[in-house]
Amino acid sequence: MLISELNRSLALVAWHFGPKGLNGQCCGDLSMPEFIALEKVSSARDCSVQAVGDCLGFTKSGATRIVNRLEKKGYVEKRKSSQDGRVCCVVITPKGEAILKQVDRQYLQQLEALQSKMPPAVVPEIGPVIIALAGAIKG
Amino acid sequence: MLISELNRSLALVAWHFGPKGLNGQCCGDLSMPEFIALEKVSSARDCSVQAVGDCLGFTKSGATRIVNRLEKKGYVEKRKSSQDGRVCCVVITPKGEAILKQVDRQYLQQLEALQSKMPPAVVPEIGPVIIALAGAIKG
DNA sequence: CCATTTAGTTGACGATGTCAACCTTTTTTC
DNA sequence: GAAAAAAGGTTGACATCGTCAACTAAATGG
Repeated sequence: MLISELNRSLALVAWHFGPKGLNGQCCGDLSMPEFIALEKVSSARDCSVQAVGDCLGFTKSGATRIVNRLEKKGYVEKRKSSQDGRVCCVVITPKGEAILKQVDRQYLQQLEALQSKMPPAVVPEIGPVIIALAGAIKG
Repeated sequence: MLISELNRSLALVAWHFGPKGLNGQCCGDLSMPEFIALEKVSSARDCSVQAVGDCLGFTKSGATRIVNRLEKKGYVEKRKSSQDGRVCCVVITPKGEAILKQVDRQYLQQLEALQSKMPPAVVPEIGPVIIALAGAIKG
């Protein structure tokens, strides 16, 4: 037992919900990083290309590429900022909003399916724990 | 708010602890899938190449490749099975055991650092929730 | 004993992200 | 206010990584 139970579980959960876990695709033709990027675009006002890259830990070059991919798929649009001519504001399209809603439903269904296999006592704790972890990561 | 708080958090946590989150490397020269593969090898007796692939959701081709990478780095060895000449038993080396222990320490430290930023009430729930989630995924 | 199945490997390929060099626009500095 | 520095973004070359399909070798079953 070289790896503690907690770490083994954490890795499994991260892998399951991560890039390769859900058949390499979150939903439809959206990969995991594309989903995170799209969510960022949907929730940030006047979202620059680099802001997208930052939330993924990508270089600005990688940021350009993932935004371009989302644009080609019709989920976002790039608009030159009126305040700063260097900046591209990335904006979500209606098609992008639709697929985000769809992913949300699918994820929640996934979680519900898992909950039915878990001891009932821990089920109400899932939300608070995950949200607190995410808060700590961001903070 | 197209994506629920829970899903947003879940994606962030998966990304943070996943392939790209920790600088693309779990620890040293070990990528996330390599870590999972090595952990599998360390805990399974007479672990075949395909067993490694299965725990990652890889094809047998991908399994060969990740085992070869681990072998080149000196973390595992391949031995022809004495029972079945087709099968390669993948065995962890002392060097592989050492890095696993090191990753375990680093992960636990990471978690501790996060815990200090979380509301104290949820901290004791982290372990049970993560382990229960992992159990539900496996089951 | 030959046909089928199974474990594993390999070449070609596509997807994805980095690095470095570059252009453009803004900000700083003197 | 003009030159220099900095910042946002793009692009070509490249490395990594996993899949697909074709292959070899070993086991299994009529």
